[in-house]
Amino acid sequence: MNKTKRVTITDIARLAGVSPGAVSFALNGRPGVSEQTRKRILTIAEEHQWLPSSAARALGGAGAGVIGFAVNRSAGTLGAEAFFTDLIAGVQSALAEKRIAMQMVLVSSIEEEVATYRRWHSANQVDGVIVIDPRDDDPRFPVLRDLALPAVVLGSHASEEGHPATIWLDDSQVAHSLFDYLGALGHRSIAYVAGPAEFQHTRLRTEVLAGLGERGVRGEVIATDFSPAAASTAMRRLLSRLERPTAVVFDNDVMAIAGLRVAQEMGVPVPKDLSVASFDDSVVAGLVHPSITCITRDTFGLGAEAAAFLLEQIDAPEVLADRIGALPQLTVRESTAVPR
Amino acid sequence: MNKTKRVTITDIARLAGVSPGAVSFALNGRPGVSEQTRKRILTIAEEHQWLPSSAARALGGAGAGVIGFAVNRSAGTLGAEAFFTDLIAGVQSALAEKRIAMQMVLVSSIEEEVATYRRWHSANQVDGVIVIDPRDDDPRFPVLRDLALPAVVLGSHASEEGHPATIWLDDSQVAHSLFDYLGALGHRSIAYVAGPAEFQHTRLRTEVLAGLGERGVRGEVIATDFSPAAASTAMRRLLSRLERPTAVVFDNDVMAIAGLRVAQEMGVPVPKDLSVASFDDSVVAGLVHPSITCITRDTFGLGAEAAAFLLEQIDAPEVLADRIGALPQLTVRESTAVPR
DNA sequence: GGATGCAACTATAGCGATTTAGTAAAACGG
DNA sequence: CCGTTTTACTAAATCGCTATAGTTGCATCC
Repeated sequence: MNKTKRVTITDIARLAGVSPGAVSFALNGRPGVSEQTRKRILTIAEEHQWLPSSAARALGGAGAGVIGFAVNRSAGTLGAEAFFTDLIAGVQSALAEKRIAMQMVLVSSIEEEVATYRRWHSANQVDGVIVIDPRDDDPRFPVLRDLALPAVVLGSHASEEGHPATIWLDDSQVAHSLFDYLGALGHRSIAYVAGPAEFQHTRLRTEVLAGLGERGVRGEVIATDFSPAAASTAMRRLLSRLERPTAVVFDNDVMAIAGLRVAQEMGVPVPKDLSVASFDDSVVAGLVHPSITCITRDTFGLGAEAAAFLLEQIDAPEVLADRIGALPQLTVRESTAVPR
Repeated sequence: MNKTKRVTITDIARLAGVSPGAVSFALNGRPGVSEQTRKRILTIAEEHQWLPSSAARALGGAGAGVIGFAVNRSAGTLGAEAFFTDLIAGVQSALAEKRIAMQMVLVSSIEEEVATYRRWHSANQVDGVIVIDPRDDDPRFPVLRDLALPAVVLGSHASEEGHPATIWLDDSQVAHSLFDYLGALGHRSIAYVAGPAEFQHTRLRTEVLAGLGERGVRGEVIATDFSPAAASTAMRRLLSRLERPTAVVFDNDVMAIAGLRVAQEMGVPVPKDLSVASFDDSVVAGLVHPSITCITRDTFGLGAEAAAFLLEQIDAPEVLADRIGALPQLTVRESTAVPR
């Protein structure tokens, strides 16, 4: 593929009859050229559709104008979770007006994720990164600090000392608002069909459910891989028992919909004999019949907030103070009711 | 944010006691250094975690190692369509092993999209782009050709002369497989709740439906903005008439689910009194009750194919021949049946 | 044994921007 | 009116890497 010659600052300089340095001054609005010359240069640059080479700028030490997002999920599960699309859309909305792009890669392990950060840093390819799914003793944080790569973490945990700026998602509060609601309705046996146990939010939610024990609520956790198939299996097992739970809570909406279908197939009326709820909302959760009671989080807003926070963080000399993300709301719909 | 000093090729050269040029030869596997020296240099580079600066490489004329995807959708609707997430996931799967990143931006008009391509080209920021939603007399194609920016188009139209390489999605065949199926079941009055009329696939599907007229099928098209609310409204209107259609086809799965709910609310049994189908599949479409008959496209595979094709195109000296995307399949589920 | 060739390097220019140091001319001040 | 400051520039170095033109030392060959 033969490349068209690009218009460079030298071309503009030649056309304007000045030195490249003068053109740089003019284009970046800094002193060193007369107003008259500046206008002339700007006009010529405009006419020839000059645009700066981000490669050259990056080489010179300037920012790349790109933020990075390394997602540690299999390509298959990415599509299943509405969370990502919403988050990305939100990030984009905050970046679009600033002419900043988002670069995204899928990684298959946390080691690969760390390697990606190193590569991005060495190449000066991104100015900062968004990190999700924080863990205890997260190996990514020391690396990010060593690289001095600005980062914003989204997670259900306050950032510890030396960790990047974090937007804290108060997952225990979230868990309370849903489990307490079910408890208040009168449910005394609640099953929680969760994701993998290593996720912080899974652990937090599990703790909250266990905490309801003292109020006479029997909680039960089933770990899955987030797939609808695993949710169906779990639901089928739960409903085949003599002692059925009266409420089942799923970690996300797709799993809840899968669970709902199993209940219908097995002739268990929802919400009459069984309440169903989800920790994740989506458009579809409100459209199925019965519509599903969910924790509604403004994921789009969260993405926008994260991106804005990251841009601040990139400009700031120090690690900024943590923030608290907008508190998710409980959206009560048709799938939950007082147990029989 | 103070930056850590990066390890450069010069550092490695100093440590190995050779010139930077020799290091470059060694690292890129080209002749000019002895095997012994090459090994020594590679070891040192490894030890010091040297990684090439893509900015410097790009400046030197090499590729950026990034492909671009400008999406002309509002941030809000991005999340609603599973298509994008699946496509992006597929693209990523094809890029990941090649260490190539995808850069994505949202644009709000085709002009802005063109401007983005110009910017990307001037900055040598991306090596190629994926283009979706082709139009007649598409203004993007001449620009891409002028810039000699490699591109792959995904669309329901053969590429015309001078257009970028295209993966052709045979939408009229797709439309046939669904509408013909409904016709064969015995439906004689079919409503098609479509997206905006300017999309080529909307037009093609509309034409196919109209073509069924000669076989005694009365078709009807309702244009919407792809939103579930619009789908609900359309469905409510259709079912309030004296002469109801016996089948309603939606452009995507979320709309179909919204329509399904309206039918249930209005007491119209699906599929007994009304068949419902969708031109877009998703996990959820198979999980709702009744599950929805859909055209199932391997969007993930399409994304992977598009990315692979684009990489080929980037390496190729000329515009490659068009390809035909994998043919979507009709997935018959519970929501369609013989009309009463 | 001197010309030739080859291997294994080094030196250097260049990519496109920024940035600092340097310079000439104009403006200013006492 | 001469010294100083300011203005408006130019020249040159720099970023990290690649590529091309040299430059050695050593083996080869008639």
